[in-house]
Amino acid sequence: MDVQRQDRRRRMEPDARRAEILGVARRLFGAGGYTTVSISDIAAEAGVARALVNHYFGGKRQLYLEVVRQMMVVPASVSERLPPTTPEERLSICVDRWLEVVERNRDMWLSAIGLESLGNDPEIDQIMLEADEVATDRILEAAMMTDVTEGRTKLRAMIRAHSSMLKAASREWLVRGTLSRSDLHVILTRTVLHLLHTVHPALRDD
Amino acid sequence: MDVQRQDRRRRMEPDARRAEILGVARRLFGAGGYTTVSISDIAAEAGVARALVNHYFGGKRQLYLEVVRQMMVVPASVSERLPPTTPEERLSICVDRWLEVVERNRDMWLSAIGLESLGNDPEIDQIMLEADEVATDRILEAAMMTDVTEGRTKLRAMIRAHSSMLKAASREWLVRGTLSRSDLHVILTRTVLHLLHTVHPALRDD
DNA sequence: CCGACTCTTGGCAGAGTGTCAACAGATGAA
DNA sequence: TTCATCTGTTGACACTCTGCCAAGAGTCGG
Repeated sequence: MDVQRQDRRRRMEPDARRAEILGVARRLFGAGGYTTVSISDIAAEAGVARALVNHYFGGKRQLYLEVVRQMMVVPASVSERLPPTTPEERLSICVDRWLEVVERNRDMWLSAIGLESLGNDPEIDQIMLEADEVATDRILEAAMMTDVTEGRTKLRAMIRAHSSMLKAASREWLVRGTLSRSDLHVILTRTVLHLLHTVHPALRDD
Repeated sequence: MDVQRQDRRRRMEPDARRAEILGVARRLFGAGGYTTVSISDIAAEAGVARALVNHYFGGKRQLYLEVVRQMMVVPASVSERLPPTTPEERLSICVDRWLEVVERNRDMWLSAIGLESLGNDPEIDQIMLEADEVATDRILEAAMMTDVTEGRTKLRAMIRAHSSMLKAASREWLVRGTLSRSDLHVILTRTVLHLLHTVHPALRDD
């Protein structure tokens, strides 16, 4: 049980140690909430003194931010090597790949989404904002609308809003089981196309 | 400055005292995060001993739950006295009223949205879930689809997902200013109609 | 005027967090 | 090999926050 610390003091490369602690933190924060999990828990699980966690990450909050940041990264593979056909088909493939990723890393992804926004936290908001920005780029790329300038700001805002629906719909699928994967595929693809091709042109540009 | 406690001990009706503390808690939790705000802060602001907060609400967590519950109430006025015309028009009015409410209580509403989900918290999830359920009923009522039985579960799931987009889009409007109120009206009305009339029939019922 | 009720308080114990000087493992020079 | 230096690592201290409880004090009925 406590064989985890046979040698009291094993010295490691800073990068390795940091990665090890971060891994434990990711797992524990994923399972429990922010207040539930203590630095002591993380340190114990990593077989390390509590102060070392502070040494590497500064504080609990910063460690948490680091975990969130790593979890919210949108895999680039989702929008890579798309066939140069229609936006419809490209978006369909994109959505499908994304659902594949989510299904594979189910627990981890749900944790990241569940983590989202602990109170009104400007730093967390910043992280989410950057993640959404990346996701928006992926969508626009898939829809072959990278060089649209007309109402670009509103376009991106709409896609960010849509990505919020995407998260909620994914929760419906994975947690509540009210929607199937194919349902999600239909819903997400159609709504994003509807937004891009029908709703967006209907907005008066000011 | 500290004239707030001229008489050291003023006795109040339990209901009044409880309401007073809850009001302060709502304000402080709205401004800062869950961990940032301490019971001491709330007690001090309310001009009361810290232990009294525990006496009335049991613990910090339960007080927080109470605040969230009270904030997420969807005003019933949004879907009241709608004209018996088309679903399009009824939903349009519904959305408009909703935007009116949000605009009027801007700060308060933003706080409520920012509050949601403190880590993976089943009780908070439960509260949000009930709130979403009520909101869904309002939408279905406005769309005159209260008695639809075909794929009812999926229909409700889609509307819940849509309400998530509604929140995100509202943030874009109020916080970032990337969308105008009329933009929101167009986006929300069209997408919800698209979901109900086009996407929903396209889902294979299993 | 006084006793009972209960609203209200100060203080205690336990837990979590941040910080720092000091210890110890690793590396290079003599 | 032996020693000095560097730095990863630790235990301990001080502080804050939370939950709890007995005791104090305001209010009402007899």
